[in-house]
Amino acid sequence: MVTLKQLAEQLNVSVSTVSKALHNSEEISKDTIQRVQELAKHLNYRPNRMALSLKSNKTKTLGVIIPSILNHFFAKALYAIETEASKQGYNIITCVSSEMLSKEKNSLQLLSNGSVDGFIMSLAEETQVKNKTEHIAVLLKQNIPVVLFDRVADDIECDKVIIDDFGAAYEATKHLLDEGRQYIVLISEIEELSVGKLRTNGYLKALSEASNYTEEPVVISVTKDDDLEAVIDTLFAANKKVDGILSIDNTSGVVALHKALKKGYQVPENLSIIGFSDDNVLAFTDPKLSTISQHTFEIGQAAVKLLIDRLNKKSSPSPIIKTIKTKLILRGTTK
Amino acid sequence: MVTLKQLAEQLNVSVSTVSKALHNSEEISKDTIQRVQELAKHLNYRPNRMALSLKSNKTKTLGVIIPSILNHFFAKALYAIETEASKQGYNIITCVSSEMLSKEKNSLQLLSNGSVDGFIMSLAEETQVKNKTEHIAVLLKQNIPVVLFDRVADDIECDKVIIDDFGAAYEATKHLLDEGRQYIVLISEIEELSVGKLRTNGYLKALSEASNYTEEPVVISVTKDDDLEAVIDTLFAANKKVDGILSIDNTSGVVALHKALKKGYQVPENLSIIGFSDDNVLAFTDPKLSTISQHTFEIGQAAVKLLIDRLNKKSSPSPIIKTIKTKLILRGTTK
DNA sequence: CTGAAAGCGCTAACAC
DNA sequence: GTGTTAGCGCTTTCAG
Repeated sequence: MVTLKQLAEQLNVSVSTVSKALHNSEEISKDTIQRVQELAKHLNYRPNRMALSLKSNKTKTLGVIIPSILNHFFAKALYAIETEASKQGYNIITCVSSEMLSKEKNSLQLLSNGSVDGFIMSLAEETQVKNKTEHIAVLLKQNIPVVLFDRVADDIECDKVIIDDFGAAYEATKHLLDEGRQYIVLISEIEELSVGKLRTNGYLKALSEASNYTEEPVVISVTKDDDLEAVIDTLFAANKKVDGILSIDNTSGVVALHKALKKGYQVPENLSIIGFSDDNVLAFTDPKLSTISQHTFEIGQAAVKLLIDRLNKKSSPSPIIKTIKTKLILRGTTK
Repeated sequence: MVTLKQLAEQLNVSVSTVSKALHNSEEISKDTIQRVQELAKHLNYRPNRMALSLKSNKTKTLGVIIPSILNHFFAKALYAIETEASKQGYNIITCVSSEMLSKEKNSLQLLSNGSVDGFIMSLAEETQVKNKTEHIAVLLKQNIPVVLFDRVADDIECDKVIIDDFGAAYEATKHLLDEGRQYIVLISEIEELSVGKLRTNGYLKALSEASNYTEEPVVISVTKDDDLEAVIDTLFAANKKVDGILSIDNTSGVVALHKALKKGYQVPENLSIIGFSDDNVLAFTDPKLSTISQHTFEIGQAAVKLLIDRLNKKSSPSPIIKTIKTKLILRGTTK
């Protein structure tokens, strides 16, 4: 890499002159500025990022820690984060926790040595289940800002981006009730997560408020050890009368739809299905799955904005919680 | 952040003593080493990454530039890259080119200022179509190593990780022929890409070698402007006799399957379908889609290994081209 | 208008 | 066994 020193030597001026000239300083003569800038351009000079960071104590880099990339929600969030960060002149260093607390801790530890200016993260499942958040509190105590999104922890005082999980599930369930459904089942692969519990509560609330709904709520929680397809087969076998399905994760809705069609259910005539996800490749179903859209791009974008505002001290001192609106998108699997 | 200087002051020793003590130098007394290390631990001292990088001229960070994250292939490759890099003590800075040459150039430009030690990338579609590779040649000339994967350019002399695209499509087509299929159609959303062309050639070769195959090859190229579903509708309408479909991208196979089932085709009895992709969420079809697996994880992993070997000067001077084996996985949509 | 010098945090050759 | 010094590449104050 070309350095200031090399430019200075070639031009027979001092390093500081070169530096100033490159910044179009008033102190430097037009002539010198031009000579310096020409040579710099010619040699493709680029200021060394590490030197700048060391001097300024800023890296212009954000650490992003997500539980998984293969999950479409996080992939899209990551895309949004990268896009917005890049727009604002920041790079992102991405780490994947694979839903493990240890990896999450480790990544945080490794990056909190001046590698990044702050963090954007969504908690690993294990972190949420065990409710361990000390590793994040430590960062905040060191004044390293953190923005949590989607999978947040209540007892951490930092900026957060969430959706109204409770309200979204409530609204979707309401819709199924309004269709006149009498046997509405909830399927969840994420009961362990904060967002899963909130969504389930929204479903339960809506049912409890429905005066002419007689069935008991049915919550089918699918764990990692379960075979989703088998569980859904059982569901249809055990609940012949099911006429509404609310899937609160982003894959089980599609599987339920396939299974239902295979079993001869008329969708949406005799069975409505609503999934929970941003529009994605899974939308390649026929009929198209109705879903609650999370506006994932906005979530990622908002997280970056909050973090950068925080870095620039533009935020109020108290934590900001930003709620991104969801939208019930009725496609082909609802009436 | 705690610095060496602060430790030194608290212990009334010099900065270099502290530095040496932390590295367990022979020169330093056991006693001092212990005192230093205890305080360091107590204050959670972490050596400043920027300072280390500036000194060593190494960042322990890899730049990763991919065309998209929403494409499952690249998401999985990114996952593999992150996993392997992390295992080897490297971070990754990820940039998304969104299939645009300008963004690809820009990311390279922005990161080649000492931010990363080398690059792993897969070319943007625009880059491949226009066959512009000067921006990569520039890096190599500066001795910044680059590893290309999947979407490579022949005229760039660097390490590469590819699959045998031609052979994979050839083998899949052979399989359809062996099933006795007489009207095999190829669907491609990626005809503009190097890998797409290679796969198509594999299909054409297999057909041309089949002595008792009488139909002309049918290559259906779907561009971004086309509506995939409409194209497939047309396909079935125009080619009633179709009894084999080879999809060489990673989504059209699923759509074709859905459409075929909807139209009443018996799959796999009267129609076989083979997709091209790693196993993924799209496998949630019924029957399950048979695919050519690309072993995406291995691809990402190999790319990291090549790059790190190159950085450690462990590679031979000449470029290494690593070909990852594919595997035809027969599931439910083939006999 | 230009240059010298200090310092960001760290390492390492070289004193003492 | 410990300390001094120089230097990685850069910015910035202060001298000239």
